[in-house]
Amino acid sequence: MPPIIELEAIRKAQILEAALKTIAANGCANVTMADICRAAGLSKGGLAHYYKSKNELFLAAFEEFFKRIFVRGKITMAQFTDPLDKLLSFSWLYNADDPDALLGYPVLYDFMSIAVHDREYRRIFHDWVQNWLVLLKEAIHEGMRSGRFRGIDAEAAARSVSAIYQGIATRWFLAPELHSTEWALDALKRAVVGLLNSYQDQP
Amino acid sequence: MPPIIELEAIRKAQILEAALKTIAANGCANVTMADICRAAGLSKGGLAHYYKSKNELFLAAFEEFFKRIFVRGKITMAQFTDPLDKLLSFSWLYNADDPDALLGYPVLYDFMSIAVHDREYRRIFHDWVQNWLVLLKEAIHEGMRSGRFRGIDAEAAARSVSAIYQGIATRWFLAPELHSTEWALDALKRAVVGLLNSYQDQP
DNA sequence: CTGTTGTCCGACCGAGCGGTCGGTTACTTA
DNA sequence: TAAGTAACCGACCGCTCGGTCGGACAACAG
Repeated sequence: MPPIIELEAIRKAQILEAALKTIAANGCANVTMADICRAAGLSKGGLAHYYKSKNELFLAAFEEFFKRIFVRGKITMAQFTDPLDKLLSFSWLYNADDPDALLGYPVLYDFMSIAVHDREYRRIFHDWVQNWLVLLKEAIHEGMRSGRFRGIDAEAAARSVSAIYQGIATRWFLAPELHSTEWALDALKRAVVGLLNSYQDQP
Repeated sequence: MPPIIELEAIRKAQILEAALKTIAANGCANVTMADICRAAGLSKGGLAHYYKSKNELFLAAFEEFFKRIFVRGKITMAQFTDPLDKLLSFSWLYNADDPDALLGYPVLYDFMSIAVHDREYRRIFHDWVQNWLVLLKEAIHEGMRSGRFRGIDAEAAARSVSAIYQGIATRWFLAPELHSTEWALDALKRAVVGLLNSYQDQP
């Protein structure tokens, strides 16, 4: 019997945290089980007690990661009342000091490159995107109910807004010499507002 | 002395082609030298004669890839005369039957995930993006000279257009069940036009 | 003909990694 | 106290893969 009843949950959280940190720092391809063991303060056998294989551990780590980022975005979004502000509330994505963003980018790109060739990873990505879309769609619908927006195809617009976020993020993160934070924030606003106007002008 | 004077160029092209195909099919992490040798029709030693290490080969392959895609985009863009059409001329990116696109996405995502942790890879990405920006900027300037556009910050707008392309592409490719080609093309047009209008309305 | 050089082969080596397994400790239960 | 079990350790095994190396072969030079 475990001395602490939630020991398993604690250990697993420890391990996942260590895995994400190590992946973010070195990239999936360069991460070994030994690295994660060291970061988690466990031995090989100790880790194997909780996760049978590297693949199982990585899947769990990525699931944890996506959950964490989504919760973060949801909470931040909820702090705004104006629907447009909600749609623009992800500016923390372009904040180089934000620990979630800092950890997030390396992990996300690693994940995507695996997802290209792995059906299960792609499913996770799909579900994640869908969650974002629901959130954004709600904000758009809210805006239409209140009269703030009109005539917008919420489904399509949500997809677009989400995609624009990711596009700007990619450039901002991978080519920072060419893409300042100021540009990212300004570009996002212009693109999103322009997109919404486009729907309102010609649905 | 070589029997054919350009043998080296021929072999290198053969090898790079094989490498890109193999990477696109399996992903960098799962590609072995033996795989590439097989695809290129060469032995291990034969390949080593032209590329000393895996890293050197991969770098050359990615450089070749970026050059190829850029040339493709440039040529396609040149087929249009209207500046807005030029900015929207990358619709082949969202064509599931286009061989360049089909090969390109897996390679690009693999590349980016490496670039996150590798300075030289990031430099290549940086240069590539910069090439696109020059192209897009030219089209915008052209539009302003001809009166088609007015008051646009060409530098910033080019960055944004390029980023929007990539964002939509990511979703279209990695979550196709949620993002149809029709959506991608429509979203692109709305976002780009909306963005340009934003600059013209409030520079 | 002989030596040289470019091209290519494939057997081999050594490092590194994921996963296993016998063993140990500490706690619980009977 | 004895037995059982969860938690954990780390040495070890087997395999894969990148890189090496001696050699084969052809074309040319002298």
